[in-house]
Amino acid sequence: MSDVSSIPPRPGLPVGTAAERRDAARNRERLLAAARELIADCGAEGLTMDRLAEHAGVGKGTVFRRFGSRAGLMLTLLSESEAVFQSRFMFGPPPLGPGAPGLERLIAFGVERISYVMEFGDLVLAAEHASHGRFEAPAAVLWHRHIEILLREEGFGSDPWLMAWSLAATLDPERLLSLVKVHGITPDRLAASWRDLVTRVVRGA
Amino acid sequence: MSDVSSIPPRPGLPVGTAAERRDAARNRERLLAAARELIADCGAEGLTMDRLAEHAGVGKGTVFRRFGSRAGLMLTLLSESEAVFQSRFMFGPPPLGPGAPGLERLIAFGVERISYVMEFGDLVLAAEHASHGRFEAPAAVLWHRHIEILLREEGFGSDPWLMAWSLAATLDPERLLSLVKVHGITPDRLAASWRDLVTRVVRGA
DNA sequence: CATCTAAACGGACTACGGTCCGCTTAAAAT
DNA sequence: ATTTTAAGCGGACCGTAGTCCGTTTAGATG
Repeated sequence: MSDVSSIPPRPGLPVGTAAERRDAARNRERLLAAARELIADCGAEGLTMDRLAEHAGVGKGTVFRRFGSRAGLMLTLLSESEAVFQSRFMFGPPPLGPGAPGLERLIAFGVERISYVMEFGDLVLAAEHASHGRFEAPAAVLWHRHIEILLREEGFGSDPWLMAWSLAATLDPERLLSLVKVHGITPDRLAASWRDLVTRVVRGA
Repeated sequence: MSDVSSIPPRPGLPVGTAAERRDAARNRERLLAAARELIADCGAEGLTMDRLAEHAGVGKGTVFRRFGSRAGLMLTLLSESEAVFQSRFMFGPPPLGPGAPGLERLIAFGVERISYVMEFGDLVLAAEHASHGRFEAPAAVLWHRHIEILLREEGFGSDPWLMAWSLAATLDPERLLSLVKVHGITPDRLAASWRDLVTRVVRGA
């Protein structure tokens, strides 16, 4: 009978899964290291699953066994910074975290999200691409819910759930990146427009 | 010396291009017919370029010579209904066309767009997918401009161009289809939320 | 230590979008 | 009618994501 409490924690993996074998853990580390290296060298678009497998010295099947898909790999690479972002708007200091009025939190949320996309843009894009249910990803669901709650807090009456979706659409990474990279819009201007949008939506009650 | 005026019109092709050879025209018709047939049978996702080539009895290279890419093919298939939609909101009767106040036209535009996506959803999706500059497609540019003009007409002062992008984001086909197909939202509810959104944005001056 | 088994592994294989290039042919010019 | 030439054509070929299945091995059991 094995002692469950002796199983070492494996950050990033769902709880309740059987313990990871040594070789599996080693290969996961190898793969993540190789992936970060390749992205640093060739950018996120330059990372192919074949190259990753070769670079990490494992078979291709192993890559897919670990991460399920390319999008899954990108998600894993992002998970740390995502977690930081999430904890900041859920538990951090105002105006992003609790303590400030809903409208200010909404504004801060959009501004932070824009910064986040500017920093990890291509990775986020790669994580969303090919993932058919991109709107059902746990992180996306969390944002929608967050926005919805803030809307309700501000007394938004009519269909706050759907309005949260509309507002989230404005923060879509692909759109933001297109605006910045193709049209040369500055992040500041994006932030100003977001502030304007949410203010009108909330005040227009 | 050839008489330019004797060249027969080729709907859907850019003007200023050299006349199409007979065999090319014949193959284009074959391909479009085969494409519509395949889509009717297997849905838009079931249409692959290889199958299309085989089904139409032409080589694969011919398919790509005609349409450039899968997205280009889908765009061609949509072009007729797109043109109808465009002419309706640009030249048609109010409230969609000119003659009604800007806000009413905005509301009508969103409602019509939602209907359009409900009707041609998967085709629109296939036309956007894999096309890297989906926001720079001629049709998309036209909508943005249309929304922007209506905003200005309503006296929207601060950055109407960017606000038009935000509003257009709400009407993104992928999002709309996900809401309807995954979350079971009715088109009516989408339309109501759109009305609410644009009203708040315009009135909130 | 020997045995056993389920997890992990690897790389050949498929499906797909897209490119390339040598051959064919419509149709213009003579 | 013959010649000429550029548009059109076909399908082999490439890179990529993702699957399959026979083989290997970590690590638990006795």
